[in-house]
Amino acid sequence: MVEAEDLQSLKTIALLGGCRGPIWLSSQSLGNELGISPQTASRRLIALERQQLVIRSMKPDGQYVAVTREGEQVLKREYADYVRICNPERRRYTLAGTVISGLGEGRYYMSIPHYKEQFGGCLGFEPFPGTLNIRLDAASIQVRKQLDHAGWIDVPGFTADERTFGGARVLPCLIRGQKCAIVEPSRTHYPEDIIEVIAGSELRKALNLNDNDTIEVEITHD
Amino acid sequence: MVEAEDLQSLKTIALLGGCRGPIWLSSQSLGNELGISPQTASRRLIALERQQLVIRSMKPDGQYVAVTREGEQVLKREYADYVRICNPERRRYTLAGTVISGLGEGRYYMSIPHYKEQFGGCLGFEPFPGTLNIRLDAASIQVRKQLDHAGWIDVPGFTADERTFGGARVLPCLIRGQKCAIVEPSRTHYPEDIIEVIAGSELRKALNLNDNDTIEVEITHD
DNA sequence: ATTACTAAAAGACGAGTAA
DNA sequence: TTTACTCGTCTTTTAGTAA
Repeated sequence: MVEAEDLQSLKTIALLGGCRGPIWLSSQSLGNELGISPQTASRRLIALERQQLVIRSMKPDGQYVAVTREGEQVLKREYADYVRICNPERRRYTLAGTVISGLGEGRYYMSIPHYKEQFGGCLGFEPFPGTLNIRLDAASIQVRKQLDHAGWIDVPGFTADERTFGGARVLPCLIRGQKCAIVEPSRTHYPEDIIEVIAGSELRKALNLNDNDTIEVEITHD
Repeated sequence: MVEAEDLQSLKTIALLGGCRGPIWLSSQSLGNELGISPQTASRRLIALERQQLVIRSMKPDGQYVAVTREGEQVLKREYADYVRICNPERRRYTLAGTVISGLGEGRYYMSIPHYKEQFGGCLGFEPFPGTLNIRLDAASIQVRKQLDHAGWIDVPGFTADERTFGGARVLPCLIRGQKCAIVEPSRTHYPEDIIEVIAGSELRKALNLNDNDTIEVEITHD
């Protein structure tokens, strides 16, 4: 757990742009931002570095400070808390887009027994070996970003046959009343305008979907 | 400025539901949440009450604590900071909806010289005396919520002829290339699915718009 | 100008206690 | 059980100093 004061300092550094790259920062300037003495600011920076929440490179006229990956995660967690506090009335979200052809990766992964089991266990249906790929419209891309801190279920990765299989996360949803779930690999960065959906049956056939058909995905949570 | 530790306590109370109504909370339970002694937790609660960030009502078996309006504002400000940190790549937002008839209030307000002047000054065009009302679709309502912490310009209220005119805020945007702005009264609560847009000319005529026409509003900022 | 140390002052912490 | 006080201890802060 990060202390309240360290969090305050980290947030200030992030607001100054410390997440995007190293920023010039003296103990004095940080002290002014926080209303504390430069000595204390200096100690705060040392403490943040010890916890590996920032990295520093010293220069004669100050230091350059950047927020680390871990520091960003701390901030993201904090952000998620405030989202919960400030947006409690999030009921129904709707993502709209068009059906597109995937690359067949989804089918490959969903054919691996371990994944199938894991997904089945937390979703309540045995996933059909294949995914429905949807290209989101502009507005839905924004909605999807909001959903980043929603009720995703984590599915850990595993190792088998000397290969490592990455983790993923799933978000239960509905398409035309059909129970399904959005799947997203944990590690790799996915294009923000595309989602992959799994279900208990082949959605394309069950709902008579073809490429370029428009479609709505409903997410309810909290 | 609220101290880091007080903010931490306030946030914890809010996460426990303190924004929605009074919650039962003992010094012990708050202490457990925060990893501090009940004595310190008690002192924190007293401090929060002194700053009027929470109100307490004592009971023999504990106390009921609720976050005040001021406390909520502190949390909202914090939330806005984290939005700035975590969503820096907000480029283009699109709100989609249908044109509807307003109640003519917009026309009334935009006919008041003081407002006309104020809006004109910060927007770069002299507003046509009338507003275009748009009913947003479901996805756009969510996008609009994200825009809550975007580049709004505040227009203060004023008093004239023994009447008080409330403040408003405007957000510059584009409709089919036309420079315009979303207007929102500061005080009153506006329905979340409707926006009012002002422009330098009468948008209905300039863009040949009729009721129920679908329309997109683009917002670019940061 | 910086950073970061030391040492004195200030303040916070938690055990004990009373109500 | 509570809250909230006092008080001894310990931590944090800041002034002063050196590099």
